Amino acid sequence: MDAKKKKHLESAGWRVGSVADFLGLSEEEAAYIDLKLTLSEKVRQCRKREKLTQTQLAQRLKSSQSRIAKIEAGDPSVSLDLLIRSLLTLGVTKTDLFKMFGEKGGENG
Amino acid sequence: MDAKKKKHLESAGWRVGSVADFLGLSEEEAAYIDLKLTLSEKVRQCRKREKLTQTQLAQRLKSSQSRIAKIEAGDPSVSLDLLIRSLLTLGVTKTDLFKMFGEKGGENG
DNA sequence: TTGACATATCTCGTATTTGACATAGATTTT
DNA sequence: AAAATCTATGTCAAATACGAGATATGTCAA
Repeated sequence: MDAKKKKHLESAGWRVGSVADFLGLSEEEAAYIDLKLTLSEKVRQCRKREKLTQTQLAQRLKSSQSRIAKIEAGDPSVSLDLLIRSLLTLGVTKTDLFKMFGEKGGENG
Repeated sequence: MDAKKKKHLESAGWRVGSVADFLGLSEEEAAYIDLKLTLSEKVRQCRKREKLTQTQLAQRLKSSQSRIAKIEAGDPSVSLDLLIRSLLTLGVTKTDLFKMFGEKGGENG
C-alpha cells in the first residue's frame, strides 16, 4: 500500500483492528480496505459519468445524500454491501465489476 | 434466474424488499442476491479445498461456527462484507474474486 | 455580495448484522 | 451401536451500519 493511500486512510478515520501501525495489517485486512477504497472511488466516477448529484443517487438507492458523501469519502462506516449496491444501481454489471477489479491494484495475481 | 436457484432462495428464507413475487425483482436486486449466493458457494468450495472445518475457518475469521454455516447456507442475514472477508481469509486474491464475478452468471456483459 | 445548488460532517434513533451459545441432526470412526 | 466430529438452525444481546435531518463549507452564476 503506497504512502498516498495510507494518508487517505488515516484522514478518513480508518483504524483497523487493534493495530495502530499500518505495517501491522494482515494481508486480508489490507486487501479488504483496499477493495473498499477502490469501490468508493468507482462510485464517484460512475456517478459523475451519469451526471447525477449525490442527492439524486441517494434517491435511486433509497439512501441519503450524507451517506453517499460518506461512501465517496471512503468512510469506514460504509459497508461493502452499500458500495456494491451503489455500483449496481449506477448500472455497473457483474462483468464491469470484474474489469474494474482487474485494472486497479497491480500487486496481486 | 432459473427455477433451481429460485427454490434455493425460497428455502433459504429470502424475501426481497416488499416484493413477494420473484418476477418483481429489479435487476439490481436480482444481481445483488445472485452475487451473494455465488460467493456463499465459493466459501464452501474454498474451505473444503483448504480442508478446513467450519470451526477452523471461524477461528481464523474471529467468527463462529454457526455463522459459517449460515454463510454457506446462503442465509439472508449474512452481509457481503462477511462473505468477502471469508474469501479473503481463505486466501482468495482480488484477482480471483473478480474472476469469480465474471464466471458465474452468463446473462450480463 | 447574495442566492441557489452541491457536497461534507456531525448527531440521533432505528434496523441490520454480528458472535456466542444451545441444541439437533448428520456423518465418520472405533 | 456408541462415541466423536462436523454441520444446521434457532435465539439473543451487543455492535455496527443505516437513513434522516441539521448545519457547515464550497462553488458558481446573477
